[in-house]
Amino acid sequence: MLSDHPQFKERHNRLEKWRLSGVDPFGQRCDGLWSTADARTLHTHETPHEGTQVAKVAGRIMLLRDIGKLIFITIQDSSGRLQIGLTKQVLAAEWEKAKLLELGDIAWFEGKVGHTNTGEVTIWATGFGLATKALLPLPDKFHGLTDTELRYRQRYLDLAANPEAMAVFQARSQIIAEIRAFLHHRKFLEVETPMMQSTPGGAAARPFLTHHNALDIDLYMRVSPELFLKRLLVGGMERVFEINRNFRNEGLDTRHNPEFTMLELYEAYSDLAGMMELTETLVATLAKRSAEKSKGLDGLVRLPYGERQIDYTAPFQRVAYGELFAKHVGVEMSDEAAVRRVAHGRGLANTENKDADVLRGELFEHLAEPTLKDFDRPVFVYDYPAGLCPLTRRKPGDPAIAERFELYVAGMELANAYTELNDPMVQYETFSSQLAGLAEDESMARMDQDFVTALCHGMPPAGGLGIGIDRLIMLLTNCTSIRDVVLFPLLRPVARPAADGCAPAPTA
RNA sequence: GAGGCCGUAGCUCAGCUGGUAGAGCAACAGACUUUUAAUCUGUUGGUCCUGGGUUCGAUCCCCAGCGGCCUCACCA
Repeated sequence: MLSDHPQFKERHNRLEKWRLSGVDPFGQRCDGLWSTADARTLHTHETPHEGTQVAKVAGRIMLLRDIGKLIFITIQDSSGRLQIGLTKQVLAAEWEKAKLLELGDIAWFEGKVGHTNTGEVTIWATGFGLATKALLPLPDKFHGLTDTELRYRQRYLDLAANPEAMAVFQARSQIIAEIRAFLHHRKFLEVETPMMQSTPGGAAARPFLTHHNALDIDLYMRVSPELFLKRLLVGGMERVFEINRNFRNEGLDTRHNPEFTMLELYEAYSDLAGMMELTETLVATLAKRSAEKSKGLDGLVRLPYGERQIDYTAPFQRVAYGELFAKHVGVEMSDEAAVRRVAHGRGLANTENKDADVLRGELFEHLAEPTLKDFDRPVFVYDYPAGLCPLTRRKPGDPAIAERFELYVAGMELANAYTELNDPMVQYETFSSQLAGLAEDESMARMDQDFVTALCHGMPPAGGLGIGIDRLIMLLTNCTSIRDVVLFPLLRPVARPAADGCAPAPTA
């Protein structure tokens, strides 16, 4: 069964009528089309009612007002909406077909761009045709689609019926294009590295497992491209970046989707400070462009996010990890005995056997990190406990501290950067030793011998940076759920067919 | 994993102390040559998420399940 929708049969009858009148209801190539936005520019103050210049447009029929011998149709394409006027007088022999058009159909129209008595820019159709017959109706023409589950499961309906949804994904595409342009301008090379890896490395996260039949080997979906991008530094690609998916087998919430898009980049001869400059410039530039688009608040780089406003004016705030730690945990981070005492007092599990840096991390996450959402500006947190960052260079003169920062915006981890570790002996050591108190899948202790070999050949000193693209889009488009910026977020599959889908959902 | 909220016509939503359901849009039939969510007349359309329970009687109360949203937990 194609569809059990109550209106399917009626629409299918309409399709047969198109066939009987000699029209292929699923159309063909259509040349010489204008976007509705461009067609609209053919209308000026001097344009007479009936119009002067001809345009041909195509789109989905969103509104239809049949007034007898006159029909007004509002079509929508990716540039917006435009009204079409069809009259029996002009279309004469075609009039029976015009009466067959209905909401949701995709059609083209040709005619002069004029306007109506009320001034609405209108193409007065001298010709038209069905491009594709819609056999199912669109959601409510005024309210759109509000059911969040249907919006995610049938995103095409969300895009067709909710202009705000379309705008978010158009913005997403533009922002990513701007990021690429920014990095190309800085002489970065875009690359693609394996998403299926036999040793999942570069991040402490649980991977998805898959299998290759011909080789009969298990492979992991990557949790990070890091170890491959660094191999490229060894090979002489001095500035590389990749914008692509990472896969982490974790829970889902408003900030996490199991597959998410990450910008990861490495710059030879740079370091943490270089990454901070790059991050700040990039994020502030993107925010400024978004602010200009949305409002034009001359110079002020301020964007709404949920109930609040975030000020992206550079320079961003900077605060040391240890400073936040002392303020919110109440003891100096370097005082291991005090750290253990507080951790024990806080009731953290297994405090005796855990590495002190693991305890520092847990205390920070519980007491300091939550306060980061109170900042109304982006804030760089820098100088992390070394034990938490095994792929990171130690701070000169202070081996307890790793050269790492995270950028927090509205309490979200947006970016993460390091002065990269390029000492193969230290790397070998950190791969070999698992931090006490960490489960294996939470640690980075997965030996990657080939990577160590690569480091032995010499990797230039470098800065590395990761930016969560989905979260960046959330901030720039004021979406508080990651599902609103990912076209097809992961949802639990439903066994029954989709509410008004054409075919039953697969059962396997 | 824990808690809160939600699931009613194709879509958007009402539904009183518990008495087997309504509106707008869409659809169908008709009128209409300047509408703007067109308007006007008439009509069709329901497994009230699913399964139990309480009750003379359940959309409503209770329990379990399914799905979604939010908060927390988890999370380089």
